Amino acid sequence: MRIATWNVNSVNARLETVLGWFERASPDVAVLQEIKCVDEKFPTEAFERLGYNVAVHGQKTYNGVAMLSKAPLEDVRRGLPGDETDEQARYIEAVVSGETPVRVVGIYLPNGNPVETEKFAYKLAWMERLNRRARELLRYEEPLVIAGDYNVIPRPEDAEKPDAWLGDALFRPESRGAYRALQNLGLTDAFMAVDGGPGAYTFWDYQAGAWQRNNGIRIDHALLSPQAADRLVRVDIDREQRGEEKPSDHVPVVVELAL
DNA sequence: ATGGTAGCCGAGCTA
Repeated sequence: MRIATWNVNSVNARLETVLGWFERASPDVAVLQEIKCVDEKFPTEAFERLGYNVAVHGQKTYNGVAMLSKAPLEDVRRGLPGDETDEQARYIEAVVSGETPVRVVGIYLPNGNPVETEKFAYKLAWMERLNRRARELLRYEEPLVIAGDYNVIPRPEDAEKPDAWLGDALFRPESRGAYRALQNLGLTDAFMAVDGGPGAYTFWDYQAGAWQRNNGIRIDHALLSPQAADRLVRVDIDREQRGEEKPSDHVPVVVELAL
């Protein structure tokens, strides 16, 4: 089973590009971030034509996440528990049915900049809520994949110019510590388990020729429960996608599990 | 240090 995560930066502005990738890569499951539309504007039929079941947690203009799966989705949950006042659409969870069911969570973790504002506090609070939810889900002792745009650069090796990110919410010790705390629960960073080398970037800014200079960062991750990590086969970062016409600033990351 | 780009939506925010 191949599970993809991709921050598409508006699913409708990039629909042909996104559909083209799905036709070629044909992941069994995918989580999308920054769809930037409400549920009614999500191109559900286009994905259904490719054989996917669709679950959306949309929002006008900003954020928005979705899950696509060839197998039926059960127990779909929208929104990260722990704060009823939080109206940002950044979390979707479902069980992918099959011989071995897999619980998949798609997240769009808050960026958190500028750090001197309430945005950074929101990011850290969100990560604490995610930690709490992960603890609950790990109790099932089943295959679990939490994939998405984490907006965290885990190590200096995950940035072409780490010095440029000092002080940034994506690289602050608090953010990296919270990401490490998730791993300390028993979750495995899929990329670190199969590769872990430097320079495996998933995001290049649109500005200042970041792609041309390979000024990238690794911020799109998949964390696996022990039952999923035991079945991990490979991780593919589809770097070529960044060089396509009208690309997202993120590229797809695909995790393959022997299931 | 600044400005550089993209999307949404039609000015300014978010990233």
